[in-house]
Amino acid sequence: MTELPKAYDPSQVEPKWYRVWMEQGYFHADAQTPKTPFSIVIPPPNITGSLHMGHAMYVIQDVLVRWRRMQAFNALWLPGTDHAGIATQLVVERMIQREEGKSRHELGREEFVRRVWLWKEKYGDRINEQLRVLGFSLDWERARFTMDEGLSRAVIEAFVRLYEEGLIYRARRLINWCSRCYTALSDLEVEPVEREGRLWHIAYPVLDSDERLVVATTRPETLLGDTAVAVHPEDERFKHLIGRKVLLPLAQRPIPIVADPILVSMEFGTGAVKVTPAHDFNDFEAGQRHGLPQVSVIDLHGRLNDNAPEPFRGLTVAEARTAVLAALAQQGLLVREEAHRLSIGCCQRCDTVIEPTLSMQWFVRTGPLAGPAIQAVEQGKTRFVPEHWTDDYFRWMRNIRDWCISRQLWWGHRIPAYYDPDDESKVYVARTRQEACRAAGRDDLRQDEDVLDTWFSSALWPFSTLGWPEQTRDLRTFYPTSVLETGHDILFFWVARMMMMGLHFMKKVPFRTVLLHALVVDENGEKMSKVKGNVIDPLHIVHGASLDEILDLRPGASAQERQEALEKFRRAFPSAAAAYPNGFPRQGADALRFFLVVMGAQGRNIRLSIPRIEGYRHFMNKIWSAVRFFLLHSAGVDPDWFQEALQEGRAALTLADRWILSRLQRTTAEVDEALTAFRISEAAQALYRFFWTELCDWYIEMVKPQLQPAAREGGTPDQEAYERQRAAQGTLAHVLDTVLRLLHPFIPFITEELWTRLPRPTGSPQSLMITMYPSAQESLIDQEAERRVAAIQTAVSAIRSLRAAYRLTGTDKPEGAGERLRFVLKVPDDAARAALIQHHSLVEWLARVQVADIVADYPQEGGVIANVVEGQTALLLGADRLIDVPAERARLSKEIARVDKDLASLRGRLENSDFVQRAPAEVVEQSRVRLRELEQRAAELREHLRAVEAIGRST
RNA sequence: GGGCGCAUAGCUCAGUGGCAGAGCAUCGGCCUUACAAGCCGAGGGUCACAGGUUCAAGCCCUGUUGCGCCCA
Repeated sequence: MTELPKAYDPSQVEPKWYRVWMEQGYFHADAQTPKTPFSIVIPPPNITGSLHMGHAMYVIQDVLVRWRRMQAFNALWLPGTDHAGIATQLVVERMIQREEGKSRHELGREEFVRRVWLWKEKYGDRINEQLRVLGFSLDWERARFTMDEGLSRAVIEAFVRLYEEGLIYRARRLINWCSRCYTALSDLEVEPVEREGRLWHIAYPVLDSDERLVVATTRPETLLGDTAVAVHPEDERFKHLIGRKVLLPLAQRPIPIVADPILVSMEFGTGAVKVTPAHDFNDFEAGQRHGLPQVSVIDLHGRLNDNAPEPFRGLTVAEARTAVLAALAQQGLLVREEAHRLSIGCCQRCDTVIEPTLSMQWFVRTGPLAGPAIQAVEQGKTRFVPEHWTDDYFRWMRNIRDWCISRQLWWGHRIPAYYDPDDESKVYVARTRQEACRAAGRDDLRQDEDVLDTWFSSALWPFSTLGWPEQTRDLRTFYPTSVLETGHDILFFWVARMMMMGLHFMKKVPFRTVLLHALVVDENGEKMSKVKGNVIDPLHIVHGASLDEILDLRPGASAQERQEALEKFRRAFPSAAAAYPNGFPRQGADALRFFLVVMGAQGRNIRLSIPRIEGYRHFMNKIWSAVRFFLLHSAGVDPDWFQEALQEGRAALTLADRWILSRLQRTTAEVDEALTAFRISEAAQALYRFFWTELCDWYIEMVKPQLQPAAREGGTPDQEAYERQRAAQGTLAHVLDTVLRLLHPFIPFITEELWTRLPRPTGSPQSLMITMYPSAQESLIDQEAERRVAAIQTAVSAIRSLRAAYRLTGTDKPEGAGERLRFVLKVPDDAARAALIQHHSLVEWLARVQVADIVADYPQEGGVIANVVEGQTALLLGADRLIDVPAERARLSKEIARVDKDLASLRGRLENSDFVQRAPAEVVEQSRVRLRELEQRAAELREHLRAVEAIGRST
């Protein structure tokens, strides 16, 4: 057995093991085994994406999959990527522009799409390689891509079926239009942004009257497309005008004054609203109510069209606003202008202001699909964790609007609709062109130019990836999937739509549990975004990174750009920037994983804290070092013997051994319970606590003497010491084996590396990954051992605390020159005293003292200065050791005050007859016990205080 | 405007009506034969504010303030 290096170095461990796991095929799930399936489909990352913290959160999926796989489930975690229509098209477009100076239009559609595929072949797998760095146990043999052949077939199949069922239709509707991306967007892709705007009051002359009706608007340029002015029917100011007409300024068109209680709020602005059905969603609906015409004045490029009066044609929206306001002012129709905060819809992808525009698009009729999706959750067939997302889901589903699915892009699934070239209203939706032509009876049909929203294919993901529309074995085995784990930011975009499509096409929910994790945000709690410059690349944390790498400057960035990036970084991550002025150190994948899992407590954003990740790197090192300690003391260990002896109760277990085995069972049970309930961070925290505090700080310290090679007396082996050594070695080997298995789903790399170095029972597997996940053994829970060790811990802590308080150092060498400190322990509780007497050598070892005596009451004489802990007293013999009488007096006085305060409130409670009568008996009893303890403690403290004062007087 | 969430130690966060906790940071002491990326010890709290329910409230209810998110 080779000795472990002193410190853990993840770079020597992580890549190696991922390769081994892949080569051994451990990630691959077999659809044919009789084992119970457990399946998760990955939220497919965009092919343009590079790893961000959202992807790193997939660690939660990995924990679940590795855990279930070790529990002998047939665990499948299915990977894949998304073609990401707009994002990918933009990336490739920009690349071609940069490299060849050509636009996509110059290349032509066919060539451009070919180029995107080339780009995908070259770069599309980068994100997957990055996922491997984090150790994710994905079944790569099943990896899918939303544009691959099978998934494309699924998309066409779904579209055609929905069309045939009347659930997809084509219509001229008001849609969200991004003039820069030059495409329609769904409601979800529009992000409301708060901005400082203005509210202009504009006078519309009333026809055949001297009156002017003043409207208030934030968008004066759309006035040219107004087809009415609306007022509230109850508004006394305007009642007399309803039914009359105004002359639309600039356009010089008469338009009606209508009464509309929905559109108009009497309190807002002037109480009169211009109505522009072709450029505003609320106005569109009002237009429908009043049968108003729709006059579109802005074209798809964001410029005013020929419906606008001559002088404004061809102007951009911004230019038109200026021009319109100037013209109104000139005519004296601009009444006033005030500041007004408003929220503007912007393109999620490029920030361009979205223009609601009338356009012919394809829509999914969502109403009939939403019904079953709501019911399934109501009936508990799918449940959300944390539960409160259920309400958001219902709210959205119940108010769902039809989904605009056509996109004016070249990269994506082309809509399988074909038009009669002579009559566009004749449309043939079919699986193939041939089929459409057959239906049309001619072969010169023109296919729809548009592609489908990327989320349309994503909505089919849980079953299209398993082979649908074919009824494959995978589909039968793994659908419905067990868990869908993702960020709550795509609850509507993706989760809700998968629910609708899954139920519609498969007649079963796509997943049983939806687990929604928190977002990873910066130190100020702000969402990470490129614009804010507060994005941290997870790989920079895993591998370490220079400051320039962290700042992510584009090649050839100027000094000023660097400075700006640096300032953004410092603002977003003040503590990280201060701690690591020259870049991040290597933390390793396991440390990052553990951080994300622990911090991913439900319902709260995760503030990325690199110092905290470093804390978990220290934990990795602690694990490393503990195993190293064991290996240094493992000579002659025999796991086969120990396992057998343990099961048969033959191992000569000491108190320490029995205690740690008992604690291990409790931890195992806690982990199991937490994971089952998806409280994953609790499981991780339980393991952290167990490993560091119980295993390292107490158990290993307790058994160090036990692990020394068996002493010999008079030349003969000390058989008892030998047995104890074997027991400690066996126990430690067993506990490490078990805890490494428990930890493996969380931190797969280091656990695998260490586990394979442990001596193992014969016939154990080659890899930790394929061992069984531990379950608690009731028979090893030992309450008596736990009580005894608790008594020892209390005594040891009391002694250590007292020693530290009086700087009683330098005499604690195991075999030092000086005499050891001698204590008398006063322990009134019989059971605890008996335990301490029996195990006094443990106390002496752990506290590095000599215990002269353990008594029930004070000895009659002796310098008496002590530390009092609950009913126990650690006595220091030899008052001359006490250096600082005033300090001790102060300490004791403070302690007495604290106890008195607790006593007062406790007495008050017990004197309250309501409490005694109404509180549960055990709570009352508990309080009485506690009162007695405190009274005793107070008395002892006072006694000590008198003793201290006596010393003070005598010296 | 509507809805939801959060507010606990300097920082990041647990705490599911019954004795306010952890990690990090701070301070003091230790290179104790696994780990100084460590060990031992200590200090640090008006549980945002104001009411209410209860024998008992960090926890339940109402309101206020501040922050964040979602929907319009």
